[in-house]
Amino acid sequence: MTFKAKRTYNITALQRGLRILDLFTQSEGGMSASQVAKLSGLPVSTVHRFLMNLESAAYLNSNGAGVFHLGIACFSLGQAARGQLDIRRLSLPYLQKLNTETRETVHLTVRFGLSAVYVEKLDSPEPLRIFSRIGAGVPLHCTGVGKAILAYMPESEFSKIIPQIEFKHLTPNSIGNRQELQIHLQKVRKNGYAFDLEENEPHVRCVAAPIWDHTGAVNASLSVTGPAVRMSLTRLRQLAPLVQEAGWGISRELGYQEKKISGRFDSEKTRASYPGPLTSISTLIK
Amino acid sequence: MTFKAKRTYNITALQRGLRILDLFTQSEGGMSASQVAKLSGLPVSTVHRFLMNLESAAYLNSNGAGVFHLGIACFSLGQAARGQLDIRRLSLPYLQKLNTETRETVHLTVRFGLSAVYVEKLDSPEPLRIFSRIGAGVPLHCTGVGKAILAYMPESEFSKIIPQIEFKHLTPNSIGNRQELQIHLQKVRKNGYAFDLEENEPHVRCVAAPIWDHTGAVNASLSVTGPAVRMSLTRLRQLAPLVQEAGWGISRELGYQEKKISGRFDSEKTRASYPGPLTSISTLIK
DNA sequence: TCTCTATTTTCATCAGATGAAAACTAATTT
DNA sequence: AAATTAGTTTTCATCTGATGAAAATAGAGA
Repeated sequence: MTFKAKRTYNITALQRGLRILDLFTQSEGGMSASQVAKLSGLPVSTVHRFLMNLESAAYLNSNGAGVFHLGIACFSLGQAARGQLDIRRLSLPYLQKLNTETRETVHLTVRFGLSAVYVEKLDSPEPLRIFSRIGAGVPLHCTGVGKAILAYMPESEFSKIIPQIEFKHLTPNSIGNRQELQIHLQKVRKNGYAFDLEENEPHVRCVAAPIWDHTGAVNASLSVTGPAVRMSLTRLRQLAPLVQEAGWGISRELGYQEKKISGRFDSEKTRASYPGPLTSISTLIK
Repeated sequence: MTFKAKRTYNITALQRGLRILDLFTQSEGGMSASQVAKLSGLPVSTVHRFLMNLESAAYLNSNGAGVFHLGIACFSLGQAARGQLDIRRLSLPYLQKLNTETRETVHLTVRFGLSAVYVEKLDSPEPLRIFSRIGAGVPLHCTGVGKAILAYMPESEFSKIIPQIEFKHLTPNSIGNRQELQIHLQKVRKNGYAFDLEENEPHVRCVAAPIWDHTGAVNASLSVTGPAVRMSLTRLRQLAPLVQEAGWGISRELGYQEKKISGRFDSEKTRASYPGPLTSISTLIK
């Protein structure tokens, strides 16, 4: 298979600028020009020029002495985005129903790179609750919402991502390597939903289900999450179909054509990436 | 006065990309390539290239048929920014104190272009409350928080901004033209705080005070806001010093050197703009 | 079918992004 | 006080790669 020099519309300067912004996302305490240069591999003078541009657009602001932070423009943009994410708006009734039926915390997530980002959250009415923050991102490979997304990812995409995943033992139950993950994902595809049995956080368990968009790709998921003491395997199994059905409902709202809506995947196209030669993910399942 | 070709580090492609994102901020329902082209004055092919780039970076996502929305990357970026705005963190204790002392809604805003963006908000404990949304922007010229910022803006900046302001009569009390605004701002500078007497919203009044940053510029402000029925002029005058003092306290936290912290302005430098020939704002006051 | 409108692609041109190196600044050591 | 070091800021000659007119393609009505 020769790599056809794939058509791109790359605008280097823009992409660099956005990548620099992303770097700031990670660093809590802000960064100086030289730190950004080190992280990005770009020459300082170039980085400096970018920082000045981003600052004058209010995407960054400087703390006086060479240290930069994300600025008000980012905040404002984010707020506008929150209002525009139609998946959030369309999902709300489903999430609310799920929340009252289960009396547990309900999450809606969207994939962003290697993370699933919490886009909406409805708290459990119970006094013992799960902590989570809207906007925060959790790793794809060790959470229910993440596995629900990974399980239905086209193989081309999946194989691009897998080498970047760092398998860390966050809890005794964490998935430790690629093989284990594959087994988990097979199970998810078979069932149509994903469990997280204290793999990411001790004492926290959840059931998650995928959400298909209009192209048939899975870039979002939802979950019911609770403390392990309330979430026996039996209860999780009871909850699963509710979560799954909500996922189907939301998918339908997003315009997904349910030719064969079942536990099995059938998505073939990626959403926001230029089409490459896609092998069916079925080669993965074998 | 000749316009010295001012030194810039402009990266056209980046700035265009960011401007396009800003356009999306305005449009609730998303936009197509041609719409963006019309608004931005750029050729469609160029816009198209930008949209593809922004989409593949997840800053935009397309609705299937050529309509684009702000994407998950914006949301995620905004959330990170919220955590990094140190003015928010530093202000919180002051805002809380103000909130319990006054039992009214307290707002913290940061300037962004022609708007003041709500960055933090503490609700009134009273049953009759003001509606406002964190992240929303309100015009500078017809709100207390906005006038508090405008009043202390260096003249060079002010004169750049003033022609862009649209004076609309939102309420019978709205400031209707530039002259009126100037009189208001003079009063703000004299008092050190700004009133909003139902100028933006009927039945809503507030007192606001400026916040100075480490460079001595005013790019933020805070206010106590409430329904007109609870906010007599007498009460507003009583609240003013509390708000003002909170403003001073926050300014100190931000590193402002209070050489002469008083109702009067003394800032001379702009924050995030390249230095031009700055005339003292005092020419404005006369 | 044809017409009209919007999107997508191509490609020759040259604006303008680039980064090495120099200049500058500030803090630290000798 | 001079030298050293580590950072930031500026310059500028080079040539990449952004640009946008125009062509091709797709889609929606008539």
